[in-house]
Amino acid sequence: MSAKKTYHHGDLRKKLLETALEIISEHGLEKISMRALGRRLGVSRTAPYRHFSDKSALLCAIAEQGYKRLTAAMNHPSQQLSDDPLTRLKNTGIAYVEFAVSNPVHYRIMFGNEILESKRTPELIKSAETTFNELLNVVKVCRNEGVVKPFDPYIVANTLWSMTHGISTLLIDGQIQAVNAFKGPPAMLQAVADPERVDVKQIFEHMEEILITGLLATR
Amino acid sequence: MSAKKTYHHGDLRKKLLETALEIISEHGLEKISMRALGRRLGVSRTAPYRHFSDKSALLCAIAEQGYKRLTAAMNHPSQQLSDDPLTRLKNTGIAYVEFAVSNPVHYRIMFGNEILESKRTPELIKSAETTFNELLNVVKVCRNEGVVKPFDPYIVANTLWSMTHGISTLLIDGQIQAVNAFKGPPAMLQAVADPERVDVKQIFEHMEEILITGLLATR
DNA sequence: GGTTTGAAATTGACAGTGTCAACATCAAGT
DNA sequence: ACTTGATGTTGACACTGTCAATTTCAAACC
Repeated sequence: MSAKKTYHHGDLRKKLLETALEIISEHGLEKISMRALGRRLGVSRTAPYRHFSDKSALLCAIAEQGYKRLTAAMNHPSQQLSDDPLTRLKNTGIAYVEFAVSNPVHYRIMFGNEILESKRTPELIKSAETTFNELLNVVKVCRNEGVVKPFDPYIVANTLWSMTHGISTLLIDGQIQAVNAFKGPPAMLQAVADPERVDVKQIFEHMEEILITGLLATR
Repeated sequence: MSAKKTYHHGDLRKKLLETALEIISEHGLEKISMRALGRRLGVSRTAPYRHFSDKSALLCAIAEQGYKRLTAAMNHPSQQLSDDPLTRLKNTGIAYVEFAVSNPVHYRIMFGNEILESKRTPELIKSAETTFNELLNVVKVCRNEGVVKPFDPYIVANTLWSMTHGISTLLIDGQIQAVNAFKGPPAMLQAVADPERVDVKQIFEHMEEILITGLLATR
């Protein structure tokens, strides 16, 4: 089974990604290091460089993985069950925020400042585009079926994305306290006690009401 | 005038903040270091520690400064000219995004992952709360004057904040290309050529239309 | 005046980092 | 059997945050 002492590791690349996520989950995003990575895997400090040219390349790979999982979550079979396009749009949004809240490490790497703009991998860029297109398609269906005003789909998609991304980052970074924020005075800059239990659906019920039906009283 | 060679610097704290922003603007957020800071100011490597207990404390101070400036921008006299509360709300949003786009360094520190949740300064927390209250008040006025549906002001404020923050980060990080995003296929993950020239007002015209009047076609 | 005192700045040290260059190992294809 | 190319290793360099022990010096007190 485990002939662990071979010179060549065998599946180091996969292990590196796994272990990187472990370390970040345990000690935070700023504590990850190529050396610590090798150390925990019982491998030399520069071994990771055989699989990722850079620390940035490693983070890009994680981000790429994140986009792929996010895309998968957004068009998960359970989202497609309803034949009401508006419900599908809503479910897509819920899936997005739920992904962010339950995969904060991935999400932070995907949208954080750790990966410099200039160092983004082509594969990463492609994955991100695929994710956006997923949203765009749902919006287009809504428009084509006439359940949504005839705005430009790109504008609508970007608006929805901005809000969804905004609420995601604010929740993850604990700059909004989910329960309080929607029931009373917000505890800004204070951690979500248990991010897993954030009731994303409830938040969406509220936001949806505002966004979909409009904020304006006069009509 | 400049008795530069004194042992005691005099106003090192202020200079540290200025120089930190300089370095970050020039070489990026990840390149800032306490040592480089001292070096550029012609002072020893640990001198900055006399004024900031931590690297984190330095970043907190910058973030705090950012929140104060943001608050000031949001209730700038020119915003208050209109007596239509809805216009004021809109102008507040525009001021927010314009601050973010023209002060990306501050904004990234304010909302990035560099400052650990547990290391946030009390002063920082207070400044952030003040900023949020600024928005909340504008929303409350809108509600009280009946120009907005009787939603919970906290929910409305958080919704608006999410969207505004979302568009801000996406613009700053170049994950949305302002012009393209609102005129054609988005160039995701691609830098805004000239962040200064992003037409925030135009973006807001579009988003406002969706958010305020509602997305839904059927009525 | 002179003396004390405490903030501000310094040097030395330690453990940690990213990354390069030179080298070792080894499975697979000729 | 021999070459080769991918994978892993060791040594080295220039950095980093931060601590402890130390120096400097301006202002406050006698």
